[in-house]
Amino acid sequence: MENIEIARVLNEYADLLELKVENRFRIRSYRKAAQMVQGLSTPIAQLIEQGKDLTVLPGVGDSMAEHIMEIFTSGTLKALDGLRKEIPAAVSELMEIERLGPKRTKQLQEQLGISSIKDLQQALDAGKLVRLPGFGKKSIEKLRQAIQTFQKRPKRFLLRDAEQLARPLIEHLGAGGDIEKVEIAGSYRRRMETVGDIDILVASENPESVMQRFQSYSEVVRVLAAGATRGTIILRSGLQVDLRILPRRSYGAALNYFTGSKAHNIALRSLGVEHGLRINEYGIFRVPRGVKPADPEKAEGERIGGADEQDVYRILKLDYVPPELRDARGEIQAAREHKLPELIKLNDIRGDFHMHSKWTDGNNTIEEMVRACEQLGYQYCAITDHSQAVHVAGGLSAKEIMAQLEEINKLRAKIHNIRLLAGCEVDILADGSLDYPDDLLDQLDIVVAAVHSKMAMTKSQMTKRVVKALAHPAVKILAHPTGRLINDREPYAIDLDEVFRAAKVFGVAVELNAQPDRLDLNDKHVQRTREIGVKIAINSDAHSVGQLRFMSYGIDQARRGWMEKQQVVNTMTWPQIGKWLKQRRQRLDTMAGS
DNA sequence: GCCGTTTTCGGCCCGACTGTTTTCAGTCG
Repeated sequence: MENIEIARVLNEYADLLELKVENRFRIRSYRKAAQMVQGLSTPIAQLIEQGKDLTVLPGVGDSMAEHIMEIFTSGTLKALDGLRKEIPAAVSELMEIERLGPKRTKQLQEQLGISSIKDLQQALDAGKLVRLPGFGKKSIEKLRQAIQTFQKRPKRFLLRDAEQLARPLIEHLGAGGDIEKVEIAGSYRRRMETVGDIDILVASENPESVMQRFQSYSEVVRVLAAGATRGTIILRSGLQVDLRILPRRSYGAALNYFTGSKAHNIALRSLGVEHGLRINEYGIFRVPRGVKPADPEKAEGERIGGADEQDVYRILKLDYVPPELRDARGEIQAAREHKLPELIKLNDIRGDFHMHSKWTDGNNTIEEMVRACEQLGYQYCAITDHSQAVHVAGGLSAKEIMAQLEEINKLRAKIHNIRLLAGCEVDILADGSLDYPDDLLDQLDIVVAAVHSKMAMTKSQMTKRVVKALAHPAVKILAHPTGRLINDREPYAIDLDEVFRAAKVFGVAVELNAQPDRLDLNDKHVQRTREIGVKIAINSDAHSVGQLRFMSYGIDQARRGWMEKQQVVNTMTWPQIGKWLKQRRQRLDTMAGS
């Protein structure tokens, strides 16, 4: 049983407890535990098999540990099965509708027998809701709209798409003046692979004008809320955007609060309480405990920070936590003990080992790609077009790749500031063999191996197939190890732990493919590579000159996986890379000889 | 249900917006 499945059961239990309007702190415990389990890079199964005490995990006490054990052994919770009988499955779906929380959902179910969105629609059409206390004319109209919005709701947006939608809106806001500072916070700033909405933070002394301008953006199709300092709109694309406007002196505290994650915020504020501090989006205040200020800005107490985000961490005696780490995965403890990793940065990257040219499905010539890499300041790059099995991408026959090799050799005479490697993204066939004969592969500088077909194998078959390919002496990098396409294709079944261990033994690097819809490996996989100690390569897989810049999305996910540059092969200088390419061969020769 | 630099009980992050309940509950982030 995978961590994500355990988390799913805990979350479902929390959903149903919520509908029973249970103690909200009890519900939060289950959610917190679910989130913790989901963020764990080590499989729970492994901890249990090693006889580890689960209560050492944050947010897990005796009772939660028992629940997790029960889920692990039986696949479910008895208590959950009981609740499922009591509450129909479609009821929890109701809560996904804007404005419907646990209380109103419960009310609808108990008083009108509404237990699905369909029921709700019918009840609305029949005018039944009018009789309910708390449901006025406006509420009912908004509920109608909310159902429509829910039914048309898009999937989560790729980080890159969100960027492209947000940028013009930020420009629109900026053009109106009255803005001292503006930034996008939320999961966008934490660089999550997808975002559900956009959170914009503005420092301004004239919030009315900024809020006006926000609502007047030409892409707005609905205004959900527009208060004095806070507003929410829906864009034509379906993307929801929240705006928060605060004075400059609160900007840092607000940025911290609005960046999240929620769990990270709660942890920080709890820590604040321990220090006798109140932390909110307006600042950090020294406040006598138990005093509830009527006005957060005039809290009885002394303002001791908030203009800059660093204030929050400094005052709590924590090292600064980069946004990418703020997911309650141990970053606060690490910050307290000065053990945060020194995260890899984009300008640590010295080369790119995976890109395509016009020879297959790329848009640019080899020379154009190499020149662009040169412009990026790289010391080396590899052209890795597809091998013959990938017909749809125009994979190269053996003859064609030899011709390409010739072109590359000629090009080398013209190029002096960057090393050009002749490579190939060679297909791993169903039986684990490679798509070209060995004598051809031997002539290439670098071979990137990848699965592109027959993805519906069993987990053990796929794992065997990939591990066999890793053992081939020519292979240097395993590309997009799970094959997933975000919002489009699930990862194929594969035992990544086994793949990582094999890669480590054979001296192969595993790729973090930086295409915005791949990001494969993902952040949690990256964390696992750290634990296992296998090297990774962050590659753009660019199909055009412009896509070389996708590298930054790979860096984002590497940072989210706590990655430091020492473990990333393409941060090495050219001489080191030259050695790395040879090393692998020597290592295999030794293994063969022993 | 969890947890402890006020420790084994009694707290649990904190505030904005909306609609309708004339003083606040519900929802959201």
